[in-house]
Amino acid sequence: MEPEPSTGRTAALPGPCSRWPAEQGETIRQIIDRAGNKWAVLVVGSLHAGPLRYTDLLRSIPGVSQRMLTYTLRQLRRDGLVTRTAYPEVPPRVEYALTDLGETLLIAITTLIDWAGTHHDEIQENRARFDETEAAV
Amino acid sequence: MEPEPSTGRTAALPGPCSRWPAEQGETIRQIIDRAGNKWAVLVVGSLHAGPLRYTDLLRSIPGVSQRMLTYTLRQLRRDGLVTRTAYPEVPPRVEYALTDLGETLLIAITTLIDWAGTHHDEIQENRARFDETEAAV
DNA sequence: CTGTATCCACGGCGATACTG
DNA sequence: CAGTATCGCCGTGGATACAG
Repeated sequence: MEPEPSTGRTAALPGPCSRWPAEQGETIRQIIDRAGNKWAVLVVGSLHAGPLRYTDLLRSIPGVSQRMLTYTLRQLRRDGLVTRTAYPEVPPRVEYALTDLGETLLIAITTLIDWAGTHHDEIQENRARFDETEAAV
Repeated sequence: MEPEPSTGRTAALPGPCSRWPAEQGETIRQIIDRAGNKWAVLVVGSLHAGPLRYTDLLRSIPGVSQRMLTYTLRQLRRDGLVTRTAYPEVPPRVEYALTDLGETLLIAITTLIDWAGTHHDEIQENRARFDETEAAV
């Protein structure tokens, strides 16, 4: 891990753009890299009901590519938010599950989702109004 | 507003990549475009204490470019999260402030920030351990 | 002071092909 | 099934210059 240790161009995906001097925003960066990542949120959300296999995740999250699913799962494992369990069978079976820490994140995220749900309509109205008076230019 | 009405390449910034069929993830998208945006979060955070002028925001958010600050403020206004008040003086003075809706978002975000703060160390340890056993390959 | 317009480098990530 | 390796498009956002 850690940005670009390897041969090619994107062999191990480079960490997200973290180009600033570790000022106050660093904490924010942390959060955004977890909870502001669409795929990460969706994975954590999908795992809420219980463990899932790789392919199941792939299917339960429409639009995600293998590349990003693999990458996201790796990040989440690294942070200790999900666990990976491989069963020595054939064909191979691998299950991903939320850790306790992952559960707490899910709860925190849920707060935001609720907020979004609660104010979604209001925001839509605001936008419409804004765009209207805007277009009046 | 709305992606690319104008001449050049990025004249009015294009909306964030929203290339998927409005499935379940759409709600998530909404959230991420608000609370997952570094600058948006930082602006809302900076406005917590009270109204600020454009230049003050520019300074209180290290690393933000004029471009992004302007763009972010516009988005936030559009969503009804902040207000813009221009005073007809010379030199011109413009103040940005959180709306009530903006305050509620701030609260929701704060939950996440708290989560990050609480578990920051734990995550760091997890990462260190992961990278270590990882390097053992 | 408060923006707006333009240019363009960098890197995220989808698409695709291949391996154990 | 569960990944890994590569390629390349184009969105993102910094830098810069200019305007009201």
